[in-house]
Amino acid sequence: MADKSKLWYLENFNLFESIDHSNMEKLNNITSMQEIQKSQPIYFAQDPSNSIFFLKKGRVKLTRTSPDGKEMIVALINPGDVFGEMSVVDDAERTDYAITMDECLICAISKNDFREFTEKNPSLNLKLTKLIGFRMRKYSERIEGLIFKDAQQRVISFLLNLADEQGKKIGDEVFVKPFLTHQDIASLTACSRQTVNSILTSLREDGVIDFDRRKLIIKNNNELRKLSE
Amino acid sequence: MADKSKLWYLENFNLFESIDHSNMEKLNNITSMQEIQKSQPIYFAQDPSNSIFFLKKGRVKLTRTSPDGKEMIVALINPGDVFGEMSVVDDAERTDYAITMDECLICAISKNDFREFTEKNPSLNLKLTKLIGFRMRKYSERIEGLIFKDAQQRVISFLLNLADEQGKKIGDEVFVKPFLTHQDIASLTACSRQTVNSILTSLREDGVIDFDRRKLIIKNNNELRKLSE
DNA sequence: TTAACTTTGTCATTAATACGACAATTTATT
DNA sequence: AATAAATTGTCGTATTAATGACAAAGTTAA
Repeated sequence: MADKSKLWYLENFNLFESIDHSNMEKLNNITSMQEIQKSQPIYFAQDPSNSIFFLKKGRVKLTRTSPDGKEMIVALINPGDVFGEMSVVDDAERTDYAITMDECLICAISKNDFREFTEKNPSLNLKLTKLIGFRMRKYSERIEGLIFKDAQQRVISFLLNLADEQGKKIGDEVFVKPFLTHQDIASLTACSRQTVNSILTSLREDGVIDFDRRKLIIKNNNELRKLSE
Repeated sequence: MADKSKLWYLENFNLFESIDHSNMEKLNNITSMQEIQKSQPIYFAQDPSNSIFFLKKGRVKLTRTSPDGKEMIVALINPGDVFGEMSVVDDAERTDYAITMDECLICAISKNDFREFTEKNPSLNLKLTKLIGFRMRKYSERIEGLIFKDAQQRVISFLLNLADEQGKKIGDEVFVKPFLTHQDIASLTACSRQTVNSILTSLREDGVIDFDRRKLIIKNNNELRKLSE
């Protein structure tokens, strides 16, 4: 039962959509599934990068810390996302720190097993390259945002992004649940917690969004999009 | 003669170091070499990305412009560097604008020819992936710099980087020639031209660097490195 | 159900850096 | 050689957002 669900899960990563059933079973054999509690580390910076991960349930954040202790969130990982994939490309150690935000179900494949599997399933190479290309685009958007946008625009872009990836459309509002702490949003958008608070509050006053600790509602998508440009 | 130097040139890209001679000649046949004058565009944003380029001589900058006209420099390309390689990974249009900074000698390969060539020389795949991985690391360093470092630290990191890639060590000083305009450094480090000026000037007053329009001299590498952290 | 901790909301102060202006210098063009 | 254009150097002023402080609200654990 646990095994069956792991296989089901792997099949639902589009990274593997071109792999046939018998190969999927082989893949299933070289992966391990793990349940991890909330706020537990998955790996640390400087760890050797020898696995690639698939997140089934819960959320994970990848963070990086400055020499003087400031934290930036590199990425939020949601169910269905791959992470730690640079390990396959690159033998360098991890540069980020991965920690669960909720109780998570995570599937891990060792770098070497994955490489072997890839050799026998060369279609994966292209997929992996596309995945990396996708990450590149995300990074370059982030750089652009940091350079061209002010704090409000960055926070709004983040909200729109979050709504896009996580939101459920109900009527013409978009609901996102769970939401994040203001501190997390700050670490994602490179501004202070207080700045995030005042931006969110003023957007709420203007009626474009609504939120509390657990949810975000985007009430006027168009207006929000306009404010982010 | 022109042809012979093109082949020589291609052989000196480490991207191709594992390709044997007969294949190099095939590669040579599918590339075209072009001389381009100073300050001429190579491609524009939104162009279809259907070539990958190798720079033999001169410098190229890749830039991106914000909706309100601010320019950021995405990368400086130096002789021996590949650029436009995302075209092979990704069919999306170009997101940046490539322009020569000097008179340049540029070698171009069409995306399709390159892909065909790669199929027959699968060792290239890994090289390409490593190249993309390298770009990723550059990008993530940049993001980190933008978030964790102040203007002075970013400018200094840039200088150290430039010295590392372009500098010639003479005694215990490092010479970089040609240098860049303050505006270009500003577009690379996400600050204003005036800020760059005042940072450079104060570093010169402190005796850690010296510079004029055409050259940069790093006089105290250790001190500079210390200031960038 | 109380106590400890985390998160949110708000404010006043401070710091970093952008911006506009303009002269001086250097480089490019005619 | 003369003129135009680009680059550098230096101001003062304006703006954005960080920081520190603290109370209020909410959450978790004893």
